[in-house]
Amino acid sequence: MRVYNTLSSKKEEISTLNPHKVNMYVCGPTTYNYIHLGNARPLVVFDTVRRYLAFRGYEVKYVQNFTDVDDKIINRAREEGDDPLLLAQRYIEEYFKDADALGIKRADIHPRVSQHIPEIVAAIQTLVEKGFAYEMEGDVYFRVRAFHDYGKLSGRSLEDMLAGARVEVDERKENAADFALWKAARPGEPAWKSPWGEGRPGWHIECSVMSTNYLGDTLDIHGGGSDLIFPHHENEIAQAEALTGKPFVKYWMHNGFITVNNEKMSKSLGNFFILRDILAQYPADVVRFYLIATHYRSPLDFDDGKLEEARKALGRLKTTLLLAAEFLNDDLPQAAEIKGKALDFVGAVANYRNEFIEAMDDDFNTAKAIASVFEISHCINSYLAAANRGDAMDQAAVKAAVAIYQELGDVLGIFMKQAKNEETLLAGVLEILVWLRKEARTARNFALADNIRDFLKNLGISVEDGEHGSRLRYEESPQIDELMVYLLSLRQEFKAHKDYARSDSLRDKLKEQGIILEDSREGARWKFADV
RNA sequence: GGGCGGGUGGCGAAGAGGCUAACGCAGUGGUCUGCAAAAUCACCAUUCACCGGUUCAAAUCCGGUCCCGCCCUCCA
Repeated sequence: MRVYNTLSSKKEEISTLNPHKVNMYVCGPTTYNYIHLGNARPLVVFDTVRRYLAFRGYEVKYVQNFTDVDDKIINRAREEGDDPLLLAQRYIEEYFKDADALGIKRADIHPRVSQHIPEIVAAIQTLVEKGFAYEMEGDVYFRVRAFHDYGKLSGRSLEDMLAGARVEVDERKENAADFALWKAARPGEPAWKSPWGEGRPGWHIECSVMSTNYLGDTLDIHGGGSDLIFPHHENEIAQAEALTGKPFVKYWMHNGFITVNNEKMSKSLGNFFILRDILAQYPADVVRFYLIATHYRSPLDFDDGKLEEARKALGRLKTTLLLAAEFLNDDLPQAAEIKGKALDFVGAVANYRNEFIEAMDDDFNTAKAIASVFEISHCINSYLAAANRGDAMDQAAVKAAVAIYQELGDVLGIFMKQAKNEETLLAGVLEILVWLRKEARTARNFALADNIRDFLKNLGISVEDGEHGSRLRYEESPQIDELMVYLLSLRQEFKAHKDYARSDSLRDKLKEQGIILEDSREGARWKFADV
């Protein structure tokens, strides 16, 4: 496996400290509001990296921090008249809602700055003792000049930085590039006791301390957005290596940015899209698909059309799952041996699986890996078109192929089950049944009307006909699948009697409710419109 | 100004010296179908920002030019 290492600016063969394990640290959010799509990219990217490493047999230890002590949190809290730590806590909870919805596996540890103050203070003290830091009126600064490798990650020298300095330099600092490790408390801010008086940690020190605290002096992989390379990650290296004297990180991974109209999506530009607003419109796996259809280091431009395209593309992949599920019949015996055409088919699928692995092994090339998934989708679709549902060998072959297909889709996290909106869909389907019954009664087709009522009664749903239409009463929610099976059997009846007007209007009604019908030889299958 | 990365069909996006320049979206034609959808088969870049160079061979390497993004300030 190879990974692009920002530190060396090239792809390197991955060789972890322990051959079977990977230690991974990813910079998490500063929790002062909801996360936006740009924040979601590293989440999905590194979640995919993690899944893939696990797929390749690594035991992954994953740590992601929360910055819950920070200027922006304090400012926000002040605006809202809230306590900074409580506000941060609230947005951590909101963060988890979003991340869970996106199918992001929780980190093994989610450390917070506020819970690691003693360790941070101790680290700063050591840095002062070693001559890497100095105190100044209650502030403590890192002495950049004392750390000779400073700039090795971002590829710039101290001179470069000073040449381009856009910030007003604090005259008290020994060097303009020195950065704060500890900030003296100002009134009304959260503060902790320290040898330099009351104060709070600077932004960079938390990551150095918490990552090494949980993962050891040297991490295998450290990830984050590419805007963190300088100064954040550069400073992390300086702090950690000054502390331990050992290399801090073996492989630095940085994801590219999401842009809107070719401008970085950011809070300061105001051109950001809140993740949960997007998730209200598009299923999570569509969002994941969109985010990994481009290589993680490339910039990714966002507009509505992109998600729409992702939805269509992913819908194609999921149709294969649907077609296969319809074909597979667990009641039939399976052939012990797969040979001939069936063997060629399974072989082709296995071959694309290898291509998938090759692509992912090469710096997590998800875009290329997805191409292999599409190839498998094609293989399965075409095989299905000619396969015989009663053939034991066909059954076995399709089952084997689908297992591979599902496995790869799961590694990418793009085959999520859609549990959401079940309630709405259910209500919609019931409404259609009521409508159908009303039509039948108007046409004096009482056989059909009664049939519908009896069916509903069997499910524990009573129909009450009143002046203004019919009402349904039920204690327990019926299974939407049962309703659909019944509805489709009615439609088959209509079609058998060449009553296309009615079968088509039924199809249209379902479409309005977000359920799409596709007729096939065996009957009709249904799927949700949003994927 | 300094550092980093990039410009590939109508659109998105892989490819990083030599196979027909993947894959997806959109589009066109055929099969299937009562219709639609889905699926399927076929077609859809002689050319990879531009100009030079290296090489038997360049989208891929080198030099130059023009554009674009990111970082140098909090940001994923």
